[in-house]
Formats: sequence, structure tokens, C-alpha cells
Amino acid sequence: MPELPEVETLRRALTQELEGTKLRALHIYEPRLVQNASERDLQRALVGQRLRAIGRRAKFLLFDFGKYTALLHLRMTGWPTLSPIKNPRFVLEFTQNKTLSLSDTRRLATLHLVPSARADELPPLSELGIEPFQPNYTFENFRAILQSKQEIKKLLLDQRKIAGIGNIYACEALFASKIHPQRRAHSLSRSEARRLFEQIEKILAQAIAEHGTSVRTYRVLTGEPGNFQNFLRVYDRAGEPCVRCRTKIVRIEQGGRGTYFCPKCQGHPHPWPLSPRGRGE
DNA sequence: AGTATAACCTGTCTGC
DNA sequence: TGCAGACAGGTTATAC
Repeated sequence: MPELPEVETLRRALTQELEGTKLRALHIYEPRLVQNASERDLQRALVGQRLRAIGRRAKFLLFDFGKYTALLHLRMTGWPTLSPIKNPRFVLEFTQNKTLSLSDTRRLATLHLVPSARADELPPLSELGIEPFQPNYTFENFRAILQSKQEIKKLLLDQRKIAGIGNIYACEALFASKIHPQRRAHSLSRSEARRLFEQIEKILAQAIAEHGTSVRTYRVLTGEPGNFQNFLRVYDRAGEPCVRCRTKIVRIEQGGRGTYFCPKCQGHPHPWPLSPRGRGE
């Protein structure tokens, strides 16, 4: 469920509540959760350690316990909460009477244990591409990624190329940039690429300011919904009139994911009608 | 390299 | 009410 803004919202709330406490106990109830260690490995590495900081890399939450860091990916339905819940996938007991539980209906969430000093060099973080708001998110790097035959929407979802964007914000950024989701990435003009590059950060920043998007199951740590669903212009709006031109928003499928867009404002999948003599721009 | 499909899971909503 | 089918904010393995 969560993309970069939702994970960042959770990170800030978790930091407020947990930073500086010590881990007293750790229980894993979902065997598939932990990808590269056993429950005992985790306990030996983390129990008794102080939670130094809670960071974020793309859609991963990073629980830094000093020597080791636990990487939590929420996938579709993962949701950390400080309240008691039924069927938690893990329970972390901290000092100051704080308990962190993971709710995850679809059981797709993952947890990795890595040495903190080398976290960025090891999978899964080493696989991630450039990331909005990081120093490597430059227009030059962004344009290099666009040198691909991939449809632009699919490329935006490829975490190895650009990390942190998911289905909602990919649709919204393309709408804001007036780019058709089926355009081949390399066919974007320099000015189109520039618009998209800027709209991605602008929309993600707005979404963070609004505490993320609650369409279905995502909730802020407290259980409150976010607010950005009130600002969505195409996502989940198939059949509704476009806010710019009143044309009906269309839903198509790309790579097994729903894509929402305005067939008028966002132009044609091929920027120029195929003429006998090649491409424009 | 790109594409397409299925797989991992379970819940919710829609339409008949 | 029941039931089938579509769909869901994500990623990955596999086969062409």
C-alpha cells in the first residue's frame, strides 16, 4: 500500500515515539517475513540494543540499532502500529512501555537484517535506483534513465531505476506533466522530461505534507487516514470527468497494474503521428 | 534488454 | 443472500 510519502509519514511518527528506546524483546509470528535471517539471529543482533534512529530509503523503513539495522518493507498491506492488534506479524517490545506491532493482512511484507555500516552496499538497498530528494536525483541522472524503450509509466515503477514511486504517484505525476503513460521513455522531449522530473518531487512533497494517501488500508501510525486522497486527480477516478478538460478518465492495464489517465490532456502514446520520415524533436 | 505472465497472499467490492 | 470475478498503495521469478 505505501509509497514514499506514506513510508516517510510513518518514519516521522515512529521516530517521535521510539527513537532512543531500547529493544527489550522481539517476536516473529510470520515465518515468511524475515528474508535473510532467523528469529534467533534477529534477537541476538537487536535485543538489548538502543534504537539509534529510524531512517528511510525509498519504501524501506530502516531501524538502526547501532551495529545492525533492520529493513522493513510494507509491500501492499503492511502497517506498523503502537496499539495491540490481532494477528501481528511481529511484536517489538521497547523500554518506556512502547510496543510496536506489524499488521499485514496479505503477508507480503519483508524484513531484512544487515550490518549498519554496509547497509547501502548490500541487497536489498543496493538494488535501488536514484531517489527523489536525494543528491543523486539530478536531471542529468533522470534523463539517463529515460534512455529506454520502456513505457514511461512502467519505468517510473521500476525501483532499480528510480526508487520510491508507486502506482498512485506515477499516475499523478504523468497527469500533472501531461504525458501519456504509454509513451516510450526515450521519446520524451527534454522539456517533457524536465516537467516530469519536477512534478515527481512536487507531488511527493505535497503528499508528505498531507501525511500520504489513504485510498483503502493505509493509515498514519495513530490510525488516522492521510489527506492526499483529496488531491488525487486521476488515480482511482475511472469514468469521472478530468478536472482540466472534463473528458472521462480512463483505466488501462500496464504490466498487470491499473493506470489512470486523461486521454485528452495527456496526449497520444506516440508523440508524433508516424510519418514516412521519422520522429520529431 | 524488453515483455508478458504468474506467483506470493487475503480482503473488499460489484454485479448477477 | 450467495457466488464469481475483478481489483488492491508491491515486488520477483520465470519463460519467450
